[in-house]
Amino acid sequence: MAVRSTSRSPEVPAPVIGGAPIGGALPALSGIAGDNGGVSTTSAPSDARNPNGRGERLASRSKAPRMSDVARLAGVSQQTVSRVVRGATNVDPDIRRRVQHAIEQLRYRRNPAAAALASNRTMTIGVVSFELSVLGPTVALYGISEEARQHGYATRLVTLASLERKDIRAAFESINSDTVDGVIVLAPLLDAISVLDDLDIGVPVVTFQQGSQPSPNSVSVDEVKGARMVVRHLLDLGHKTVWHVQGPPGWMATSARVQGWAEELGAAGCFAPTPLATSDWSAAEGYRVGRELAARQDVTAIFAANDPFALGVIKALDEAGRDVPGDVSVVGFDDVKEAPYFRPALTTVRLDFEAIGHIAVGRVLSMIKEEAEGDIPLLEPRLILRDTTAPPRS
Amino acid sequence: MAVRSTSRSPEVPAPVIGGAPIGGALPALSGIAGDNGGVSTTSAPSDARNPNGRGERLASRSKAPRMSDVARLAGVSQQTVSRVVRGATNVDPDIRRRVQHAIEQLRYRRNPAAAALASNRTMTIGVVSFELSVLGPTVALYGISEEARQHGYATRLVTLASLERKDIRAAFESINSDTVDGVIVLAPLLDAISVLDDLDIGVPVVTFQQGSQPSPNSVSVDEVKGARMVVRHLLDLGHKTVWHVQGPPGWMATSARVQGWAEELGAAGCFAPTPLATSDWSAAEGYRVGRELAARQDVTAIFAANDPFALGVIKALDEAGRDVPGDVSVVGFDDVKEAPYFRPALTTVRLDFEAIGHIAVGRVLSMIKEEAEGDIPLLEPRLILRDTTAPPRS
DNA sequence: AAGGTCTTGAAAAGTTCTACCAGACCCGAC
DNA sequence: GTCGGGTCTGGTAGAACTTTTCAAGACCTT
Repeated sequence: MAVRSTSRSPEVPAPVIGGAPIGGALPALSGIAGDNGGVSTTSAPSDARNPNGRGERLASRSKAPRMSDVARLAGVSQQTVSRVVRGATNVDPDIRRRVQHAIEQLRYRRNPAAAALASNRTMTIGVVSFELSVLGPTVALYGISEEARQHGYATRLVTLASLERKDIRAAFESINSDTVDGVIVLAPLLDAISVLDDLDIGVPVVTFQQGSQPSPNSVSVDEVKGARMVVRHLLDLGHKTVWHVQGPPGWMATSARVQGWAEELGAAGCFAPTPLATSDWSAAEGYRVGRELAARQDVTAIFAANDPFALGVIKALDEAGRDVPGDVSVVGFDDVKEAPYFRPALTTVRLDFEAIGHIAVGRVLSMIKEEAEGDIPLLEPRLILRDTTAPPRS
Repeated sequence: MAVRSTSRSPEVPAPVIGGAPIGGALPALSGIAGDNGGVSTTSAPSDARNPNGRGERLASRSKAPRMSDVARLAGVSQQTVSRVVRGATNVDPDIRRRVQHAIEQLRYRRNPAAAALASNRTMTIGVVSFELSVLGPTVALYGISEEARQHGYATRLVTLASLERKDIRAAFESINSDTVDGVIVLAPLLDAISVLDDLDIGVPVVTFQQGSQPSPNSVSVDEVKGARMVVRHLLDLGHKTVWHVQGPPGWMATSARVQGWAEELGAAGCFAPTPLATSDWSAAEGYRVGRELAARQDVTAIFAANDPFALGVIKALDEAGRDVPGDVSVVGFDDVKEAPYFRPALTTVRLDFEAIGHIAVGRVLSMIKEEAEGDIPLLEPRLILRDTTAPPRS
């Protein structure tokens, strides 16, 4: 929280409590009030406020005070109120205070639709996310929301119902128009990213990608490296090779992790067994392929493409009577919060998804301001050593 | 900001690719076009369209066509275009088609800010959520987003940074204004709900609550019942009593689950040991208190207030050499997706959070339409029996 | 022919921001 | 001491784009 330009909107610090309504202190007030046909800004709102519980809602909406009401009460022009509200600097401190007081009295709040219309800025950032059941995007979403709010931006969420091209397109369409000032895409899927290419979104777009090269408008994690670290670790322990449970097709994370795994294995001159395919990121899939792996006695090290996989794999191994890490070492990816409490505690790779959200927002904002910048550096994954890995039984 | 003034009239985007401008098919067109000073909708713009990749973005924003452009091209009034766009029924099919054609040609899209200003409706639903690390709210959020979109509504997300009253208030403030047509509060916390009471949000509000009574504007799960089911199950197995690892203070889920646990224990005339307190919903906390429980030989059945707790508890038990479910039975709550793959597979209570999202949206929408309705029925939890419970060793 | 219904259009309303202008004030210079 | 120029503050006018309201015209039915 902390920062925030103090200048921003209504919630400016504490304004002068107590004291007579500023009216008396304002020589100009009466004159100006007349100018607008005495629509009585003073009492009307406060009286009509509580007719009954029901009507309340409607009432408060239709008769909301507007800038000119505030201006009249404060004895200034509507334009000056606008300046105060927007946090412009060139307003006399005294006048500013007077206006703020009036704003409070009237319980005035800016009408964002009108502001957006006039300024052509919506002060909101759109987020397109695929599902929310996967750890990464969810945490990143939280990071985005918080960061955006700190900069005075709202967050507009669109979830992708499916991976069919037309649905993806529809999702983007729904955010396309003038509803947002910038977009962050939390859908690290090949299809989603490619749809993006032939779509003309009229505002800055930042994507979240996994395993891609650094670029000015995508924040990505060096997952290839993460995967290599996993394999390296396992090889260092003495395993002859590492089996891989790969993620479902279409996800960038899947290919990045496969790539890193294959690269490191190749660099070490090891045989690379065919990765086991899955259809989603669930523990159920991990369990399914885990049973196949458990049946093979030559499997001593497994790199699961995410933590739930690892959980399922370990369960399958356990049921087959194979000890982890005694007989087989297992490593996950993501470092879910529960990983330390798996039995054994899971060795895995940590990615800072919340940071991804922060960074993405930062970049979108600077793109909006048209500040020049370079590539966003890749985020470094960290290998977290816990108890699911050990040297192979010799 | 760059362009603007130039954006005035002549700027209708690229229409008509190949084929004659539909002018020929429109008897009225020429007359009307003249009426506007022959601003030539046809060619001029297409030239100015692709100056270079950079300008594109800005250009597309400032020179967006508006309804009157469409109207002119289609040879109808702007008002008629509005009707077509809004899907009003009373438009001649022929005219509607003509307008739609024009819309496509110009790539027209409605300006939501202007629409919101004029109609006083924003077509968006606000969601106030506390964190996103807890399973329930996250899944519910997804349900909300999908359901809302299906009804043509967007979702605006505000996350609660902390539980301090002022932060909670700030979050609501930020959504208060005229930015949304309705609000769903996914913060099943005593404080959040109470702040709500003395806040005047000008639109319908639906809350997600746990363990509360049915009401017209809150969708809640009968967690008291869920907790009772857990205890009943454990008692039926022959346990003398059930220990409870309760959630962190302030959460409705915490009190509801405690209440159900105490009620059922009381009804059965059992001694109710003091629940073990926690400070958050993490597995780490479950592990911490789990160690205390593991040290007591008289503990044979544990009801953990959520699944991560259960995971931590089981780990602590395991480390203490106590078998689950042989020595101690453990039941969780929530049924996270991974629960079946815990070892042993976790017996727990399932809540349908996604449904909660759907229901909440449905209710908000009907409140917006001011349709009368009764209480939202409580959602029923389901006890999912798996492998962490067994009769006590006798 | 009168009365209705349906379709279409013209004008006003909704609230804020931007651009531009005018006056006040301050400074040094004449 | 007063004048010119620059700076700062506040004001006026108009633009941003759609929806709503009301009225008029077309066409059909009784």
